[in-house]
Amino acid sequence: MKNRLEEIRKQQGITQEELASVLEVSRQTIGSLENGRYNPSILLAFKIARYFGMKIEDIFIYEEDQ
Amino acid sequence: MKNRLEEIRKQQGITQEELASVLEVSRQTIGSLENGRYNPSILLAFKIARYFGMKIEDIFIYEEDQ
DNA sequence: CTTTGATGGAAAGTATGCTTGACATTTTTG
DNA sequence: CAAAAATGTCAAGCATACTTTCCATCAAAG
Repeated sequence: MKNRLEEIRKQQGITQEELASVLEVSRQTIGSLENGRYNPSILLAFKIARYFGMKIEDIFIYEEDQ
Repeated sequence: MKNRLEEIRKQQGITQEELASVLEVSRQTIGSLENGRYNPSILLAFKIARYFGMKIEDIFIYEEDQ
């Protein structure tokens, strides 16, 4: 799975720390998502999408197979 | 989080076991999702949505707070 | 050059998603 | 009704999401 999180966050002009704080997760979680170290839970994906006023599919890009 | 998995699966006329097999997860996983014992990973949510030709948001309903 | 703010990333621990296996209960079918 | 199919659910174990703590790097600013 890829995502456009860093791109979208920077468009909004906010830092990883600010986004983390709004979403009530740690800064490392945001950094790890942006750098592809792991995928978000579906709850966090919903929170992120809702915060940016987008659909999950607009931010997270599912790629076939594993 | 709520979901319409059981409803949508039955509309298609397939069993939990058949759906599980197509999605390459266990039957217990499908049963647990339908009965709300836990939420799917985002990868499984994408697989489910793609299988039914729907968006994640059409199947899984996010509810505020925890 | 030194400080400060933003980011990258490792390590260890907790929470949760998912598996296999087993058995009980409900629903369907002959 | 009796057998078979579908579903509910528990337990133990593994994988992964996320946390806290800590340290390093880099850019901007004083």
